[in-house]
Amino acid sequence: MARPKEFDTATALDAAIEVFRDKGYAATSASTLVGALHIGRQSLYDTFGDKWRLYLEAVRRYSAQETDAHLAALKTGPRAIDGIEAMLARVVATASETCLGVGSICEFGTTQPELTKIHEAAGRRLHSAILDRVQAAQKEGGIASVIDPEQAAQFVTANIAAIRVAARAGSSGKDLAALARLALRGLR
Amino acid sequence: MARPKEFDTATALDAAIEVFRDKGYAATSASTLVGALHIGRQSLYDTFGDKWRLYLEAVRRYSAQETDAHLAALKTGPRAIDGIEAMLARVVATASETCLGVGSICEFGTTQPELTKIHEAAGRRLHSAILDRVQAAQKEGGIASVIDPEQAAQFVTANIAAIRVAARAGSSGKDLAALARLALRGLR
DNA sequence: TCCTTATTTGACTGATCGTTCCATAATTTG
DNA sequence: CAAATTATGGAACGATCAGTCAAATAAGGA
Repeated sequence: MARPKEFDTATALDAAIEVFRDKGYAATSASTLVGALHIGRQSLYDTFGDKWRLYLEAVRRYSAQETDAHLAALKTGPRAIDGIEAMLARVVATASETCLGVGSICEFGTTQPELTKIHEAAGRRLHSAILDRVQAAQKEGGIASVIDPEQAAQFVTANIAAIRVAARAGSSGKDLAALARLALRGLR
Repeated sequence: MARPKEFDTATALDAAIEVFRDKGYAATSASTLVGALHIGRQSLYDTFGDKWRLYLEAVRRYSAQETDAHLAALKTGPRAIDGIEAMLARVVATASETCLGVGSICEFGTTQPELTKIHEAAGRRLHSAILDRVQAAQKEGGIASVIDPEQAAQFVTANIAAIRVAARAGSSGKDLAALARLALRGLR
């Protein structure tokens, strides 16, 4: 056997997420990453391959963490609609930190198959969880039954992005909260 | 007097918009711009200063054009709510072309004062036009009077961004139309 | 026609890009 | 201790970056 890694891959990846989320991919240099991850240049390339693979890994990890947080919030509250509301409230509360998912979609769209697969995987997981809560809320009367649940779930997802773009544009927390409230109002 | 320009500045700017809107700022090279604008490199620098100023000029022009289109759609229809609906319908119809405004906000946030001023100028113009229609719609009964009109206007703006981000992520036209419909539903 | 003033063209700058190579040091297992 | 494996830092790679310089060209006004 040999010398074990001195740094934690996950910690390094978290640092990469931090860099990519507020600079994007193209504007981030390898030197910046070396500085931010606190590992040597060679260790970076040995561990993650190259800049693009590191980016993919960062987006993958971020998406998983972020989706986890969404799902946890969704389980909140006595009624299903409370869970949806809690999820949106969390988005509002954390909106000052740029979303790597939104940034990644805006920067690349669907032009990079490997990246798109990551987005879709996280998207499916979030969508089905929201869909589940929407349907439960419809049974409880928290969401109108006339609304197509699939569309409602997509609407909620889209409004998460809307809140985050608004935040990136400089909107206040109060204004973001109003966006969440009006989005929910559309489902009532 | 001396030799006149062989190219049209506005045409060149339109070409720059085209490049920036689907590559972003950082990923666009000066060489790419020279190729796309069909003018010499020196003409580019003489006319627009440098890459950043060209970008600012492109965003400025794009924002103005886009806001014009929004305002034109807003005037449509017998009722004010019809104008808002027409505006969203146009956004859905044109969503396959990436929005430079959204891209610019996601790439830079509010970190670049000169850029932020451009966004805010276009934002104010659009906001006040939407606000005007929202208030009219409230008098006509198309939008519930209990809703704060300022918040309603911001909600509509945010949902324009939502539709565009969803489109960039690969959503179908049908799904985008559903987003527009549900957004309007929140105001009824 | 000739001079003045711009525009165009293409070669060229130093800097930085992402990435690799290499030598050295460190640490664990056999 | 020796062998194996990994981390580190610096030097270097060719490519490309944004931006500049200077010569060539073209179009006014006199």
